[in-house]
Amino acid sequence: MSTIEDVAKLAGLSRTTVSRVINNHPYVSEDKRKLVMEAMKQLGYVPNSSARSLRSQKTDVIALFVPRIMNPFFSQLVEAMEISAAEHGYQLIICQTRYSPEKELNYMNLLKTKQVDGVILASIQNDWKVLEPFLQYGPIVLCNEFDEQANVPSVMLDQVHGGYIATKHLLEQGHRRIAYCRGSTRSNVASHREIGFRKALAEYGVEFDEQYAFRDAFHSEDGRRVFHQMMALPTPPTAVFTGSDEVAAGIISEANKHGCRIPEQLAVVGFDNQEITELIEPSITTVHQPVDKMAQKALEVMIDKIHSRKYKQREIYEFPLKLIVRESTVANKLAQL
Amino acid sequence: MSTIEDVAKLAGLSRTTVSRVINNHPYVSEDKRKLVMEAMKQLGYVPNSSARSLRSQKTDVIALFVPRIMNPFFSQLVEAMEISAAEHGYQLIICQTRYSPEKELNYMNLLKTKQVDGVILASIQNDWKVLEPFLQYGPIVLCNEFDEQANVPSVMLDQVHGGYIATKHLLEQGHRRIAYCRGSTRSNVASHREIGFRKALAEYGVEFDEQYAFRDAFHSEDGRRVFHQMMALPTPPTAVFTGSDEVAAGIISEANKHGCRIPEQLAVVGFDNQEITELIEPSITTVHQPVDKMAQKALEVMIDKIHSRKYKQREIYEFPLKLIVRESTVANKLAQL
DNA sequence: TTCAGGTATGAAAACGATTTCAGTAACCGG
DNA sequence: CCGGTTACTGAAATCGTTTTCATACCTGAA
Repeated sequence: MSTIEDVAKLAGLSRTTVSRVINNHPYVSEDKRKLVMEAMKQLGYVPNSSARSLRSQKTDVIALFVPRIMNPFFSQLVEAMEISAAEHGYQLIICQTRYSPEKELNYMNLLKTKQVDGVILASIQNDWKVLEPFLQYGPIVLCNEFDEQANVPSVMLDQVHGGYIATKHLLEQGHRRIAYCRGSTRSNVASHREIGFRKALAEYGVEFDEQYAFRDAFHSEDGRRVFHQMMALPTPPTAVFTGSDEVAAGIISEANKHGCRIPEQLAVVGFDNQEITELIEPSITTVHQPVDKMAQKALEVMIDKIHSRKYKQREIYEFPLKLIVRESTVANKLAQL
Repeated sequence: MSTIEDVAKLAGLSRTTVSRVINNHPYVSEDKRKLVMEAMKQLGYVPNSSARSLRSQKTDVIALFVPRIMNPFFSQLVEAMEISAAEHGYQLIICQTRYSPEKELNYMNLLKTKQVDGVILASIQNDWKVLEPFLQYGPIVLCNEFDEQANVPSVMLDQVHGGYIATKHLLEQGHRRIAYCRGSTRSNVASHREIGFRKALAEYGVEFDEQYAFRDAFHSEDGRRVFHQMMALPTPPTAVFTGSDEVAAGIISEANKHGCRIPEQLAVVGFDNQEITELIEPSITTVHQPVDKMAQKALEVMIDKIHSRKYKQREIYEFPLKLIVRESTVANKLAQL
């Protein structure tokens, strides 16, 4: 492995000049630049990144925290984030907290040890009070998350509106007994959606009914379970709002199996606009989230913070959500085909 | 930010002793160790990882190359790999080649610049000849990939057998006109499956028919297209083998839409055993791949190579695949419910 | 002619750890 | 009492860059 010293020797120049060439500094004559380039090529020289990081106090690496990757929403987020990072010359380290506060806290040390220039939290497992002290070591940006206490930038989607438009759609279809179905992380993404859900109900003068609320639904299997729980109720709901397409798909799949007609007997609305919404029969009405845009913005904000070094400032960037109507809520949509 | 020097001063000892404590070296008296620990805690000291890497020539970071994360197979691989990495004290940098040889080559510089200790390739876009020179900078391990030329460890699945058992299953169901459907990357995962496919056909005395071969199917949309292409043939196939559950799902979804009964009119077998196989109606017969085991093994092999420093050795670790029969190939499975 | 300022280069310090080397004290068997 | 381990500690070298500082030349304006 050749070092900058080797290059300097071969070119008959000093380390300093070689460094200047590498970093595109001004004040290097064209002929010396050529000499250096030639020497670098001849030796197959590439600067050692540890040495670089040590001296310049930056790593060009960003850590992205997600609960888990398999969740399609987070897959999409990671994919988009990695692309943006690459475009800006950054590498991405993936940290799966698996919903564990301890794991999250442990990964936070990446910031303290200066292994990364910043941390993007697409999931929060600890109280902000616990996380805040890490701000002295580098920037933290929230992505798809929000915390009342957090004095850092937050790039998010308008989840209140998302819950609202989805629910309003069901109300417009004439439904009044609408079940509510979400996961139960400490994240307030779900809580925001619930606010929108309640707001829509209120507008139509419908009361929120706790017996229709299911707050432990994450996966398709949970959807199947919830389907049976709903149907076992004295007066089952005629529609259900879910926090993810997977749960919606689980409900629909189970309904199909048991001869419950969707949407006539039960209208279902999902969330995320994942591929599954168009593969299952009937296709799923859902809320589209501009994940790519959000990821891109979060990364840009992060880079900005890395450079400006002013981390402790609250900024909110919000993107709109869009309802996508498919067959799982509108009967005649099926007939159209 | 406090350094090891600060800790040493506060403890009234030398940097060397502090370093010994950090790295659990022997020959440190119990009382000095206590002093150091106390000083570290008091200062909130954490060693700087760039400095560490520079001196000790290791980063405890591994790069994982995948074409893209959104593909559920690779999501699963990344998830499993990250978990294993964390368990072994390693970080994972994600590199999406997006099927581009240039991007792959570019990411390879992570090895050259010593930003990572090793590279795990879950996808190969360049000729091995192009990749091989990087071996002088660190270990490369193939995961789910295989290359005749490559003189490095390869952790893989028995794709020949996978193609074989899936096809044999269709043949046993009485099918003789079996379509073959795969993606067209340069990866030989697909080619191996094709070998298995042909082997099964040969055993039953059925000839491979090129008109039934579709080699450009990656996503569910492609599945839809292929469905129509198949049905437009003079004598359409009665069964189809696909290289992924998504493609299978696309075919089934489109078949459902057009009143083509699965499996009576067309039997479909997928690959990967993704969640979708149980959500769609009819559920999809598929081939289960032990992705987690493979990821874990690949990581262990990588760590072993990092330590042993003998990279240029061919080793093959192979895991078996398993057929999972569901409704998309066996009619009476439906009746059982 | 002088002086300010832009251009070009290199010597040496700095980044923050680990590793090598050398030295001292304690212990133990002969 | 001596020679040889074993236990413990620290000074200094080292990893490979970037950055600071010093120096020198050249140009053009006063």
